[in-house]
Amino acid sequence: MYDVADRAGVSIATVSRVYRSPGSVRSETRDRVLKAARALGYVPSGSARGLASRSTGVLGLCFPDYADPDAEDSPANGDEEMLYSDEIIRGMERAARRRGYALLIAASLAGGPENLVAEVAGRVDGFAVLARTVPTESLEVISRRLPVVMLAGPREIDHLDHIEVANHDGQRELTRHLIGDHGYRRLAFVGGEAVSPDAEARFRGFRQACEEAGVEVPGQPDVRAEMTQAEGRRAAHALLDRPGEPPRAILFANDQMAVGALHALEERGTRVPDDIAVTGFDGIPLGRLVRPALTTVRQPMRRLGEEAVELLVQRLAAPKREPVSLVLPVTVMRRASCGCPDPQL
Amino acid sequence: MYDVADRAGVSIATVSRVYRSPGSVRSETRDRVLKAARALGYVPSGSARGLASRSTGVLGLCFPDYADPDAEDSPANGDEEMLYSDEIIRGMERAARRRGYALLIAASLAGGPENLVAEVAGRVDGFAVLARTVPTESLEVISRRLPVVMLAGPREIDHLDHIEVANHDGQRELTRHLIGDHGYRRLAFVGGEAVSPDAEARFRGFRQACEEAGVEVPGQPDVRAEMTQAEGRRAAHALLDRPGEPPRAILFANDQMAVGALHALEERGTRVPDDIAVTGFDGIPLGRLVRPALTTVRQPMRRLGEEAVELLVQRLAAPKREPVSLVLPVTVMRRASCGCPDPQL
DNA sequence: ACCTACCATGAATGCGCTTACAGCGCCTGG
DNA sequence: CCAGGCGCTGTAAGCGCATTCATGGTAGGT
Repeated sequence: MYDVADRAGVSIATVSRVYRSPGSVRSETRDRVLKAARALGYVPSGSARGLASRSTGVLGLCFPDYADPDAEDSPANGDEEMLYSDEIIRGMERAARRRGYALLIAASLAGGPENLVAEVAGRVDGFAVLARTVPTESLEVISRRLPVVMLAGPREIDHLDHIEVANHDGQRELTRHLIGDHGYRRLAFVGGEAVSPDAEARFRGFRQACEEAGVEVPGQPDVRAEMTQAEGRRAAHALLDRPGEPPRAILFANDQMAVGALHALEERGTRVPDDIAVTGFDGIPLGRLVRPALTTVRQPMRRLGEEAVELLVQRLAAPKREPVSLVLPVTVMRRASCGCPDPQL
Repeated sequence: MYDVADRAGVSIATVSRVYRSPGSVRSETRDRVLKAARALGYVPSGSARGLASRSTGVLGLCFPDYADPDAEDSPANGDEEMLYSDEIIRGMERAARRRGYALLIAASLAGGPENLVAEVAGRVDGFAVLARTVPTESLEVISRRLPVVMLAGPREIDHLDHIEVANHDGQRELTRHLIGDHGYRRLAFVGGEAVSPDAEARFRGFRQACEEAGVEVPGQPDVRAEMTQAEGRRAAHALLDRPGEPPRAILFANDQMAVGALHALEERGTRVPDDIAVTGFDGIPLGRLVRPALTTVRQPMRRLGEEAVELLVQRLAAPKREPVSLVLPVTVMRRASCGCPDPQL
């Protein structure tokens, strides 16, 4: 900057103004500065600017690592892994750009999440955290210095902004569809581990729909599992091995389990949806690939990212506004696995 | 930091050392500092650190915007848009984290790409650029101050590190498969616009395979099109409306066109692969969703991102090493559209 | 012709940190 | 017993920029 100022015959203050508030510099002077900058290959230092202006122009996103960082880049595991983070990243990037911010992303490494978040926090004006990525205490401390918004999952710290999706309502609507439109009444629900607030909310939605329809309501999920494909498969077998009449439909707390169950049912020669209907929750791309295509509840992850940016921007503008908690609507995707006609591609 | 130093009864230099080189501080002192930091909710400033240390610990990625930022978040257009950028981002993030860097991403806005790259450049230690995202002249200037690696596409500036995929070899191998394994000899190639170096390289690979097999070699692609679905569909119709015997197989320079062609052929009642085989290039997820599933050449986009980070890290370590140009291997994905048995999910 | 208001610019300060460099106390070998 | 070395810490000088305040010049008002 000093060199540019020299070459243009102005002071560094003027060079700064050319970039910060072009309008306040005479156009002739401005052109001279710009020309000098180009000639010298001047690239303004973000660090210096950040230090002097006390703001970085960057928003951040911390998310759990979606996969083993040392995993092979095998052709096979391409889309399956396209999990939420990618969509959230996309949504945030887009919204951030619209707002004039860049986006800094960092997955939490198994090694030291504490460091991770400190690294990010020091470089951004505010950031979003996917649930359970960062220890609550770290967040507690950091959120005293800059805006943080929690994404999905429970609102661990109540003075933070928070966005979640309509787990309860989505599962209720899906259940209503199974009962009301398909006439299924022997329903089984496969939940997640009891500590997962999302899975619990979904179960409550399921219960409510059952109650409303006068269908027998279980106090607990029929099975609890770890929300992976393998566990879903196991859960399906367990459910069908139980004595008595098998369920007419199995609702899984997420898509991964439902896909596993599809495999299990195929192994047993049980037809889906003719013998048993299967549904999931999330709307992962894999759900469209499997046959029958998986009926599920789609979470608007991209929008989640966009709303996160909006919340951050708003809080930056009004730091002591009341904390906000948004609930984003979800969409029931009726596909073949519940008995609906498969919409051909 | 001053407050932390005060509270711990040390100088700010010692506080700094606690974070930069913990080993050089007596452990008792270190604990005192850490305790004070925690009590005060100290979050080190990335800007200040960056300014003082002349390095940011951040790598960047500039890519073209994959979609209209104002597009609806409709459930339908979910996976189709899962383009390269997401996979590259994923690869870079993972590799960067392994190397101790964070990742800053920014899509080029139609508005001002020039600004964009300057914004990014000032905040990072080095960055990767997807081909044709940034005007060459801007890159020229910026690459004088910090490492830049060009991703995919031609090597526009020859003193930059550069990574591309094996367009030529991949298309050659795919063509050999069609000729050698399936016995097709009437082949048509639908290329991109002449300015696309990727598409041209693919065409050359096609030609070479034809020559080697003694199959008639066209000097130019049978059709040139814009590499979109709509154009692919148009191209397929055009090809089949030509007088004379229709081709036994059509090779498209990318998946998008091939998918469009699949629709066109369905419209005409032409069976794929029985009447005509179809192939693409890229390995987009949509290619697995369509029926018949699209035989194609898969680009290792995630690895592209990882290699980009490695190159940046290496150049940071050895700024005046010779520029490197990597060619990543691709994988032929044999699916149903060429006549191979469809691997069931 | 003089004062005020305003515009364009320069001088100077400090943002929060890293990093020589220097200093202090202590230990070692000669 | 002293020179030299080592381990730990403090001092101080910036890093490259934004920004406040002061300054000179110019136009408008009276």
